[in-house]
Amino acid sequence: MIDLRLLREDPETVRASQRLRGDSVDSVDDLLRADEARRSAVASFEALRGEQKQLGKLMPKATGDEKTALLARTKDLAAEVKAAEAAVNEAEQALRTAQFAIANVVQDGAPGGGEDDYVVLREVGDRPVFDNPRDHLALGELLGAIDTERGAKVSGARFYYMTGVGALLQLGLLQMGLWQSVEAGFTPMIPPVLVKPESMEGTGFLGSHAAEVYHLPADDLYLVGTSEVPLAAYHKDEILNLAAGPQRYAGWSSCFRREAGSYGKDTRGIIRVHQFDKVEMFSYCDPAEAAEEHLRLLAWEEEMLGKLELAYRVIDVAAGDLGSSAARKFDCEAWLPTQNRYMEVTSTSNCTTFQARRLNTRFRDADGRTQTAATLNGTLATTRMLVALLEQHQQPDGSVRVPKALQPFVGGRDVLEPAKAGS
RNA sequence: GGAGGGUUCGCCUAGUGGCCGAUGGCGGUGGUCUUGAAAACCACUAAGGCAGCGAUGUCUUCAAGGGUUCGAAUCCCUUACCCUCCGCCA
Repeated sequence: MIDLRLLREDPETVRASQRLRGDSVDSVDDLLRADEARRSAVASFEALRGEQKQLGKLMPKATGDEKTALLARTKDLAAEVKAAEAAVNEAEQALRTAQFAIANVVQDGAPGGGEDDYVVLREVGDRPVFDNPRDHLALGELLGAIDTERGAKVSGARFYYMTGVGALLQLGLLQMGLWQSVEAGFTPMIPPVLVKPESMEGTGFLGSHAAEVYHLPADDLYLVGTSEVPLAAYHKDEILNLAAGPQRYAGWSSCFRREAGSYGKDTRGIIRVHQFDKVEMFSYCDPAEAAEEHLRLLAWEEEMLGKLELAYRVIDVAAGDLGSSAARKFDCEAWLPTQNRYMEVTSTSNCTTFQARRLNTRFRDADGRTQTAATLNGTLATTRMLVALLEQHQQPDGSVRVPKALQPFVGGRDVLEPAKAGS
């Protein structure tokens, strides 16, 4: 939800942002009009309501003719107040609709354009070269780590079992991420993965993402696609104390995505699935500090990828591909040898005050005033990283090397060997 | 699933139609006192919208929505959530 004060004071910035995203510029003017309309509706309601209260005070003392006259006037007034109130509600509704039509103002420096207009900030690590690389699924099956066939049998396409060392590997990876965050001062969290409509809505996932979200109609609950949802809603309607700096959470959860509209894309293996696990960083901070905090989240993501000894690159996502809440987004993409391409493994967004405004999450600034907080999120560890891990660390015999930092989290194993017999 | 009880300003609590934006306590902040602290005492102590350079003014908010009334925290209806008991299942 966009800041109306900014809009009034500097509509041109908002227009420029809309242009950069390839979104409608007219909707900025629609919002300006709706804002004006609401304010005038409120003013007339308040004038009437004020009069009503004044006259109401006289009532108990009034007697006789005086009282009769007063009653006549207040009776009319009651109807007028009611009509004015209805007008305010209507204007507020219209304002909200217009407000939701505008995405967050893009941060200075973010590239314009759409999905393919990202800017590569850096490439890190040496991309491994193989003669005949096995893809992650072939490796996973060889190791007895991934079973997509039975996943499909039991639950359908895009479901899978992590088996044996696969299960250990996934848990180890997530734990490694979680511990890194704990050492950095994050509060680890295991949030609910079923949330109420208002929580889903508040975090902005029922907008353009609505088709992506699983809904349980019997209970009117939603399955979260990321723990960003319960972590963002955690402090809904609260005033935080951020005097000591950003408040950071690391949420471990399963994530559920319908993957509607992605038919035929990444159908092999576990790259694009309906359910996976993730440790997500989430930070509440002073908006003045948000851009810096964003770089810190990115640095933590890169620290993880470094410890996993993965070759990756960092991209600055273009405005048109940001999603409505983000003002800036950096993705880390790991190299996928068998596909000769990079694949997104982490994504960190600076939502500035956009998300927190809708959720009414504020903090008290140095002057003691309440201000909307900024929220940021970023991926620390996720099932999908295993895809890159298996492929990049594979050896000719089908075994997979375990990076040193991960070894303590998988029972000290340094190499995962192919299973003796298939089953 | 059945039967009751509840939801008030950070927490607890008073409040059964106008004097209630709302009592009191706790907590918090500032001050007096003290070598320092504690105690005691005093003061302040919700959020938001709008107007104004500002002091300030004004309106909204007593779970949410609707109704009764000139006037609602207070009366009526609906919904949500919480609690207790019973049943059922782990």
